[in-house]
Amino acid sequence: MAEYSISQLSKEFDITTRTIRHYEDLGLLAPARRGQTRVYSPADRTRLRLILRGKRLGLSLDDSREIIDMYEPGKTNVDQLKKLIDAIQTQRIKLNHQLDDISKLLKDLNQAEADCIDALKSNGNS
Amino acid sequence: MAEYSISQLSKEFDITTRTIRHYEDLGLLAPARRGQTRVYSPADRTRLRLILRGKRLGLSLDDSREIIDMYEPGKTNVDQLKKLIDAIQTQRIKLNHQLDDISKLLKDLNQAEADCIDALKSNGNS
DNA sequence: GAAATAGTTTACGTTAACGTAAAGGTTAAG
DNA sequence: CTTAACCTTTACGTTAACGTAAACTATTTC
Repeated sequence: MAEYSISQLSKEFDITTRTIRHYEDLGLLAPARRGQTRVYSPADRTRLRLILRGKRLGLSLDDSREIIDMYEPGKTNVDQLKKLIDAIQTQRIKLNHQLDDISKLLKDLNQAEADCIDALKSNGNS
Repeated sequence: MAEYSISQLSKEFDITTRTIRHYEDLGLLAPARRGQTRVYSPADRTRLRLILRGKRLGLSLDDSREIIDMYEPGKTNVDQLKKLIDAIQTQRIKLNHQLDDISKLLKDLNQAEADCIDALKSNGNS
């Protein structure tokens, strides 16, 4: 099975078909057509997965498109390649920043939880 | 110096004063007032930093407010504390998921970069 | 062959997170 | 005393990311 319908994908990823079409409107997807009907390849499905991953990380759809396009360097131009490497570096820095943010947030949550548990114990002993 | 003006904070965090007031409108900040003028304490400043961290992680302002409120459990109620611990657990799961997403994205970026460099070398030898 | 199911396009509506402008109050310098 | 640099509130505007509805087509099922 190397094909997916729009509703199959919408169910698999728990999004609406409208959302998938919206991504196409913005140029993030370009499925084949059988007549009028959209036909998604495994590659299309992968792109969709990447888009949703970007979303979870707080990227805009435009950001995601840029990043995803990095994976397919049909760019023969040397300047473009250098620009791409730059962009990759920028993203890497941002992601590392995010890693830092997350670890701090996790620490905070641990502390908050500990405080809660303490409060519960005191309450239990009152 | 245990006090900040709105413009000081806006410069420090590179956001507009409108943004800071907006956060107050949504109930994420509640600075003191000297007359009409807002006066921010170090605690207010910390809250602001947390809000911005949440933003970088893709949280909505509502989400951030919930999380930040977790840090100040003036909640004496046992049920509330249990709900809080639950909420903390939920956030932790989400964050771990994000960690996973990020590490995957970083891998992808590394691969993309390697491909770029390869392409550059081939180009150089052509 | 009527109804249900899945697909399509077009287009206006909605929410979040501010931007931007208007109209005004208050201290500090020249 | 007025110009500049702050601050304030009120309120309409904007962008992203879809939601929602209308109107239509094609296919399968009873």
